[in-house]
Amino acid sequence: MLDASAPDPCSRAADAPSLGLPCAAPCDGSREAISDMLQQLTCSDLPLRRRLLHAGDLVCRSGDAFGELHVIHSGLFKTVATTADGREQVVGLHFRGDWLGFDGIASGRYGCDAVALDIGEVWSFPYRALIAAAASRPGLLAVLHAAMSREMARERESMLSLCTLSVDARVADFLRRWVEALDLRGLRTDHITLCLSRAEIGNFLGMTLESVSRALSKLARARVIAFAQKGRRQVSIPSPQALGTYIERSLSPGPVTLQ
Amino acid sequence: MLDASAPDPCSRAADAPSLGLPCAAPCDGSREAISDMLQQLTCSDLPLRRRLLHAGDLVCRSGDAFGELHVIHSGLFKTVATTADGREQVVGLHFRGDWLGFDGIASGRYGCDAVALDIGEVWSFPYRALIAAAASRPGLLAVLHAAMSREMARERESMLSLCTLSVDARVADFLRRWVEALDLRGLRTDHITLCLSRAEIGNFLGMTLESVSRALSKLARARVIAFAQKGRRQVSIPSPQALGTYIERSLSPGPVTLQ
DNA sequence: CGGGCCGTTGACCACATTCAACGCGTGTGG
DNA sequence: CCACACGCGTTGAATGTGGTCAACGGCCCG
Repeated sequence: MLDASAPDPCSRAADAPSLGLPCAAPCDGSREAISDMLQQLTCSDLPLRRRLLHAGDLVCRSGDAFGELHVIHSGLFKTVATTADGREQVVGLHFRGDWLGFDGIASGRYGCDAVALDIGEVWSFPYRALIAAAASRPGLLAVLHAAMSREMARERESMLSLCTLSVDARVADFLRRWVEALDLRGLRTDHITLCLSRAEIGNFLGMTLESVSRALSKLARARVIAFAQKGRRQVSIPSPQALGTYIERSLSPGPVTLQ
Repeated sequence: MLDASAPDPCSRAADAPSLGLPCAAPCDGSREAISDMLQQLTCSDLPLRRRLLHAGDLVCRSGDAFGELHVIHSGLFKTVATTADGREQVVGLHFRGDWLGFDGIASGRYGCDAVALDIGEVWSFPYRALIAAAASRPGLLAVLHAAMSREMARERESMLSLCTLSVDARVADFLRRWVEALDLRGLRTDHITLCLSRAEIGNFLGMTLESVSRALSKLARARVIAFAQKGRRQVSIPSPQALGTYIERSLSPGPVTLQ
């Protein structure tokens, strides 16, 4: 973590031992890696646009001309895809350190809305400037690619959840992934503030809001989660791994889960 | 398409007008773009490993150390993710021009199996070599990023399908996307050779094999598709856009679809 | 010929959606 | 101040979509 020999944080990623795997510690998505990345982005000569956003504000809009990539500095964001026939779908949740806008690279237009779910800050960089800077700073490219790679892995996790789990397990898995995201960032994992409505969660998980509500109630009855006395969006998670065992139990048809 | 002024195909991407959008024609995924890309990759000094694969052969295995990215030169491939608790899930289908292995960049290990569904050829490149080459050849990076971007967009399409469509519509959408992939590559769109079993299709679409079978039968009854006289894996698609209207009709609760 | 794999179809059932009612907190206007 | 409406979450009962189980037919291969 500490790297006393490198007074200038900008040079860290470039200094990283460039052997073996192309992307080791500096882009594993951990808290330190994220801080490093953000550090690296500030003290560069990159044209940076900082924005403070409030719940409901858009980072970028589906269909708009692509030009910038956006990094989340703080806050929580959702990405929403819309089809020509009017279907709308929350396709991702994004935390500090995640990038938004990758889907615009190929087509030249952003593929979905990115919406703040809370107060948050994003930094936006012209894609062309990033690429240009990456030529002289290999660490930058590594960071970008790792972010894209992780995004793909997470989308696949969503697909797995959608395809193989029952509604109850899907909600549990949703919480598990959220906790995982918090853990990765060095945040508390015993408590989640759901800043989405039941309808949004249901949309994301491919189920109705009623099913989300019922699943959460069932999880609370099973003591896997607990609601704060006031506000049903404050969820405490006594044991993160209890979520995992709950999911596994719901897979096996074994001894019927009591109620 | 024709570019008489550039006798050396290797220089094309680098020559591409580097203004406006960073990635215009050369990475839109069209037949010409794919040919260009493959051309560009052959005549470079990149260490290239060509492989001919047969149905069932693995391009890369989940958990193996990441080192190479793979481009599909011909054939059809599926990617299969597996969880710790034993769930297995087809998470993507991949055609000529698609890349495999992006999910390994961040973690240093491939995230899923990539399996040939048919005879096919893949070219594998060391990731580090690609990155190194990209420094002197900006077109290469554009191609890579566009491929990643497209991959993400396609995964989101899958999620939309999974979350918002009924089983019948999901199967129709599956065929629609397949046809779209063929169309993009300049191939015939009036006929598909499903080289997956019903079970594999069902797994990919989050439903049982029986549901796939029923849905295909229903589509055939509705004259949206037709089976070849021999072999229920040969599907003819008289009108690709009929698939779209079928999907839309199944969305509106409107006039009940006659059986 | 027998066995295995694959695909189809039917009957039954369960899980999840739909529809509905209700409670709660909050903001607004009389 | 209370009344009221509104959004959000919860819960129950009815319905239906899709899963489960089973039987059957075609095909390939030993």
